[in-house]
Amino acid sequence: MENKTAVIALAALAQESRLAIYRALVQAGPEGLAAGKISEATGIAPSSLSFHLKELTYANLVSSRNESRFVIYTAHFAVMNELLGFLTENCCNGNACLSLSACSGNPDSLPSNPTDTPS
Amino acid sequence: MENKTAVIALAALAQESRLAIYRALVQAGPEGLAAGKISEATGIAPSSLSFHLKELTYANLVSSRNESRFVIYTAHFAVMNELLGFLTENCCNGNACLSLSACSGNPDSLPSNPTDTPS
DNA sequence: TCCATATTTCAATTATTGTTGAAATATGGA
DNA sequence: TCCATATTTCAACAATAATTGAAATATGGA
Repeated sequence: MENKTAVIALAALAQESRLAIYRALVQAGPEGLAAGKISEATGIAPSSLSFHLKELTYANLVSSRNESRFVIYTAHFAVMNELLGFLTENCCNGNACLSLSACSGNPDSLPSNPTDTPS
Repeated sequence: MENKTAVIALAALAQESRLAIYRALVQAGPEGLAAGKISEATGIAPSSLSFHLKELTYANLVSSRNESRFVIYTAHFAVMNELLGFLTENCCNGNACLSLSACSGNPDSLPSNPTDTPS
C-alpha cells in the first residue's frame, strides 16, 4: 500500500459520520445496507450521506450494488486489511511485530501483500 | 476506545506530513528522534512540524521528552493497538475475526482492552 | 553575560471539507 | 403514463485545517 492510498483510507475513516457509516456497514455484514437504511441508522441527511458514501467508495472501503430501486452498500475488508498492515509494518524497527490475521468470514478479506515497500 | 478517540487518532494519521512523521518515529523505535531530525528526515518546516507533532501528541500517538535542548519524540503503540482493535472489532458480524496480536518489542504496546463497547 | 542553536507560538493567508436544501435522475407499481 | 419512492447532484455557505514567516522562549556553551 502506498502512502497516499493509506492517507485516503485514513481520511475516509477520520470523520464521525463516515466512521459511523462504515461501522454500521461492518455490522451489517456481507448483505449490506440500502442508503436509506444507513440514513435511518445514522441520522445523516441523504445528500450528506451520499457525499460520504462516495468518499468511502473512493477510498475503496465500501462498494455498492443496485437492487431494484435501492442502492445497497457493503463494507469490504480488503483495504482495511492493507491499511492495518501498512500501519503496523515497521513496528519495532521493521519487525512488523504488530501482526494480524485476516478476516475469515468475508470474501473481500483475503490477506493483501504484507511485503510492501517500507519507507 | 470511543468513536471520538478513534476519529482523533485517524485524523492525526490521515495527513501526508503526519503519516510521514509517524512512520519515521516508528522506524526510529524507542530511542525516538529530535524535532530537528524529523524536520530533516521529512523536509517539513519547523513551525509546520511543531503544529503536526502537537496533533500527533494530542492523539496520543507520540510522546516527547526533553533531553538537553532537544525535544525527542517517540511513537508509542498503545493507541495504535487500540485503534486497530476498534477498527477490526465487529468485523464479520461481531466476531472480531480481524484479530491481531500485540507488539512484543515495545513497552507501550501492551494489549489494550478488546472488550470495548460495540456501537 | 552573550550568542548560537532548538523549538514553539502566533497571526495571516489559502485550501479543503462538511452541511444544507432544492432540483435532477431513475426505478417500480398503480 | 403518472406518481411515489430512493438516491444523487449541485451550488452556496460555514467551518476546519495546513502552510508560511516572523517573533518569542529556552537551553547550553564560549
